[in-house]
Amino acid sequence: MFSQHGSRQEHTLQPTTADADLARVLDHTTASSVAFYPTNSVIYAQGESAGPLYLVEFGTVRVYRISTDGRRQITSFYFAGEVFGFEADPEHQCYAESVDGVGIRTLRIKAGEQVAEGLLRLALRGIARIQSHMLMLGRASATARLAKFLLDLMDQQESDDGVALQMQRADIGDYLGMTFETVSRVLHVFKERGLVQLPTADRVLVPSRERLASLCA
Amino acid sequence: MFSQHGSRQEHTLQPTTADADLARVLDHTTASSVAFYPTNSVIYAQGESAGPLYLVEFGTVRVYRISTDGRRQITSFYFAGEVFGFEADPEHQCYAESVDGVGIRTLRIKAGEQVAEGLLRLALRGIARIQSHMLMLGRASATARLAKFLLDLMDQQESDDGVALQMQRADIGDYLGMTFETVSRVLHVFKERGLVQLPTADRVLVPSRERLASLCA
DNA sequence: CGACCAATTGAATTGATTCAAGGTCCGTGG
DNA sequence: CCACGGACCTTGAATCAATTCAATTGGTCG
Repeated sequence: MFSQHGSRQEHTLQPTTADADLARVLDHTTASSVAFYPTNSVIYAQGESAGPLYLVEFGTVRVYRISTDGRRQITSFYFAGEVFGFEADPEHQCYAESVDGVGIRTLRIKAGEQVAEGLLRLALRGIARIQSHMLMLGRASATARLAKFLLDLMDQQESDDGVALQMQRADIGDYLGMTFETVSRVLHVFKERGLVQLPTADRVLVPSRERLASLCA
Repeated sequence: MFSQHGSRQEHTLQPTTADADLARVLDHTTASSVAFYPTNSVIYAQGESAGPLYLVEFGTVRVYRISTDGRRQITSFYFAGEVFGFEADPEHQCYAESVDGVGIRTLRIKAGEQVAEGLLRLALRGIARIQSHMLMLGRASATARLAKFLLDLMDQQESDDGVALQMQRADIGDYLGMTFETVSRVLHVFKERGLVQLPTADRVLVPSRERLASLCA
């Protein structure tokens, strides 16, 4: 259906899901035209001055930080219809890059204060998501993390039989706090147990959502 | 200076640090009088309806989630002058409890929209903090995590020679994503290496901030 | 075909956990 | 005043999950 690293130039103007908060924010911001970022290009870097927000039109974005010892922690992936780029400081604390071909609109705030409540709600959603992720990073086993990741992707892609992995193993590892070898091994175990099929490296078929979900404990 | 689990009834009306965003929020909210929560009491529970924000007047608060398998992840500690209780959903997703004796004001939003921008900024600060924490949970060793934790506490307490650990080992462990035994062991290693002294279990003296900081890599 | 990058698989190692046993501190009651 | 109990902390030994390092396979593209 989708080429693995293909650049999908087409896009829709409206986000994938109806969203009151997003709509409100769009009403009070000036949206740029869609800029295209090829695979692995930088959207913004740590230290750059922050300002506009970013709306994903299509594709996948990874936002990450680098620790002092050079390790990368991906804090979140963003997909079509999602907004990222919230910053507490005048400078970006994170890097944002395209995972595959990505289309982005920048949103610049026009009016006064009426946007803030919408923005606040969008930001709060981000917090909730990050907190869930933190819960996993702190405690869950590699098995549980990967199972949860696949289930989240199924929700995001609104699929009940499998997911497309736009990102490579190293990205998944850096998101879940494990090495890419471990990602590979755990996927292998899932396959052996009949929990998933891997027709290609970037496609995961999930015969039973429930059985996979039972590993998240 | 402070009794370990003592209940400090006195409080100041102004937060510990001058803070424009907080001041702005206070201007547009109705603050309750200070409620006192003894050690280990519940401030709010997961599933309760969210609404007001909470301003810590004195003491230490832990906010945590419980994973499906019963493990606890403390997402953040909050100290005097800090605001917590931001929620994306109408229901609390987290538990909030007092670590020691805590004084709390609830803040209810009065006016229309002008608060939102201040709230937004406070919330964004929360995001930044949580993201840093996530960076640690994903990758850092137990040694690095604990060193960072102690340094953060030194900043928070504005001390350059040590910290008071209001929370017990299990709390620290659940915050840093390790067992309380590991917390204890790593502290022991720090002591052996002369990085810290432990006159009592709840007091850590740090002779050289720099040497401790060198472990955070 | 050959080069390159991603993914897989294997073997040894390590860091942290688990389970278990002591030790310390503190408040309570004899 | 001291003995007792309970909560918290420390320490030890065995285990285990995940990493590291290394080799191999698979896929893609010029």
